[in-house]
Amino acid sequence: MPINTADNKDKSSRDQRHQASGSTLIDVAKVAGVSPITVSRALNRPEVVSDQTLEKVRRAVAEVGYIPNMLAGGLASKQSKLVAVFVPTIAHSLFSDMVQALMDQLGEAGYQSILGITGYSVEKEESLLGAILGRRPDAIVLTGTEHSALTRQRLASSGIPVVEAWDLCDDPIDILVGFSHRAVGKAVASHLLEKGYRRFAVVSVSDARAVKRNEALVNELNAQGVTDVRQVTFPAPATLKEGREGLSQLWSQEARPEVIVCSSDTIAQGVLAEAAARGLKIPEDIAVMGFGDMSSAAQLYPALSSVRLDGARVGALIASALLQRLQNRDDDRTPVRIDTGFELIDRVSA
Amino acid sequence: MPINTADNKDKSSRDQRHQASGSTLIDVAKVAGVSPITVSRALNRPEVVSDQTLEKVRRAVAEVGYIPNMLAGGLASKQSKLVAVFVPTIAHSLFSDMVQALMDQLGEAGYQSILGITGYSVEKEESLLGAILGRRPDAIVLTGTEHSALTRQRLASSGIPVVEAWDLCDDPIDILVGFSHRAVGKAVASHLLEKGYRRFAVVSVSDARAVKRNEALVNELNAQGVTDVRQVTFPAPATLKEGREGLSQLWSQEARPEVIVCSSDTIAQGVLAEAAARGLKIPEDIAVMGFGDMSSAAQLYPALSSVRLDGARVGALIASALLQRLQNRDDDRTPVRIDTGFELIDRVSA
DNA sequence: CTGTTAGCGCGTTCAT
DNA sequence: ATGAACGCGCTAACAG
Repeated sequence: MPINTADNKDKSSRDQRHQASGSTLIDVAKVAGVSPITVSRALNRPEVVSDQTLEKVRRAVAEVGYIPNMLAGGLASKQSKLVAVFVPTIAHSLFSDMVQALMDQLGEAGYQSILGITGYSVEKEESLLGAILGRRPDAIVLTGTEHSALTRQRLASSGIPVVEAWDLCDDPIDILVGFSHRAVGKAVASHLLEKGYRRFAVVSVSDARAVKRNEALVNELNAQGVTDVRQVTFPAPATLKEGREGLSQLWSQEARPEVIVCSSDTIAQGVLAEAAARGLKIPEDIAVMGFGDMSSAAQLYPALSSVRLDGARVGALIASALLQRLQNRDDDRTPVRIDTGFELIDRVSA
Repeated sequence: MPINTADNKDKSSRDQRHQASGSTLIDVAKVAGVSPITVSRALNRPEVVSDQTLEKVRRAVAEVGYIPNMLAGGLASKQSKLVAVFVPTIAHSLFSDMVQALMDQLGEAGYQSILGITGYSVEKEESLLGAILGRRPDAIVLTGTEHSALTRQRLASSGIPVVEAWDLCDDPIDILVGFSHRAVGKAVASHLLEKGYRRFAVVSVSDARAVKRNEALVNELNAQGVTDVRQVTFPAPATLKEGREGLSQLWSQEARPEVIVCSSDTIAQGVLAEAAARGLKIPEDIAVMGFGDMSSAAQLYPALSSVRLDGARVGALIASALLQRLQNRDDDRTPVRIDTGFELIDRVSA
């Protein structure tokens, strides 16, 4: 209960709280001696405001510590400047790299991101989408091309740009940025056959994209006369444990494989750990084909083979495709389909 | 260009678009045959609405595919249901685990999170905060206790709950959830001295909290008569490269250490990788003290020592502290200070 | 280049 | 238990 409560009509009235969340556009306008809309324009489209008033507004903004209310702004303009990003997890460097790169690029363009972690579940994706759609994001980035019917319907009726990442398909919702998992499977098969391997095994998670790769791998192997590929599959998400367990299972059987194809970097690291524990040499005793980001494992196992993916690059590609769509005034529904490709390497180097 | 464009005045008019982003509370109200405010209540406080109307509203919501506009809701209620979370990176399992756990728990309580990745920079933190404050988050979670003056000022004037995580200090902004890094440094020193080590080295990033630990470590060592602790420091964020380089530098000098204290799990893994490359045995040739989440490295090196931290647990603790504050109608500014503690372990097991 | 008017979609009063 | 009026803070559309 301050005593000095009487109205202070001095023009400066520097007694006021200067609360960030307290001051509005109108406060700024009063201090600057212009109308509210002019302040709005000075902030959002400086080029259409004279330098004089621009300066006055700048000063006023600083003086009252004004922070624009994006809820109000978004409501009025129907532009939330928000992008929703859905990934299965951020515990894999592939996805965390992608998320960081994506957020970074979008951030520079004035967009913020809101993350949805789906845990490889389309149900979780659906429920998260329901919640996040309430924020009226300007765009949505999804992982994979498998989604629930409701998800697809909501996405369609939302009318905003949608990116499906990390896979390719024939009936994308909108923008597609990924690579062919079947091509990966086939390439891995050919590559390893060429190196002379004949006894194959797969340790995999049951993730949809991993399944695609495995199928293509086995198909190609079969086509080349190699049958009887042993597969050990675990429910996603995988940890090192699954990799260790996978190798253990394979090793306890009679016909031991010469090479193990792993569905993820984490699985591969588990396999490598178990191999180390058993004193197995890579690749003499057992060759390992990793997938994703094997850079750290490669420090320990120079002879590691891998399908190398660059999460940060994918994030950057998504960002640029999205921004182009977002910034194009014309509502061009130009179909976008980017094949990010993949690298097949024998000697992974950091 | 559908032919049936003529106005369909039938009460059902099931021809309409049913656009998620198109339908509003009013549309739902019309279909349900109640007033807009009743729909609002049915959605937000079902307990004050009769079961009959509740059911009518439910049906109407489903029929038009209504998704509440949280921008409008937030503007009117001054509750964004948003929590801003700032971390240096999500490429470390410590932080990604924390973020996932935190988002999860907050999500169950109806809060969504918006992530800010600061890259260990208070400047970046400041600029991100400026942008995110515009969304009027209901709470903010920060990493560490070092912030720019402007950040502090904005935080204070925003008047919302603020959590500082991963550290303790004497003048917290608001809620504090962390542990004493000096205590860690001292404990590590005592522990290793007790095990008989005398020649110490440190490989570290220049992160503020790491510096605290190093200082405390060296102080304690000095106090116990161990001087001349060699330190190799790199700018954050660290990768495996820094760890490898660290060991290389230390090994090229004459007085080689018996034990290396690492400032992060990533650094430690780099050191271990370089040790492996040089054929050094852990801990016979060189003992390693890790920090953070060494669970995967421990698969390869059972004799690894480590300060173990549980990111998911920290995330959960933050969430519950925050939710308590957020849900308490009374504006209790009860100071909260949680010491999460840490574990010092010799044999890290997955 | 600047101002005026009129909402954006919802929740908070109050009333009934 | 339900409804009517008003305003949250901002920007779109027109003016001038």
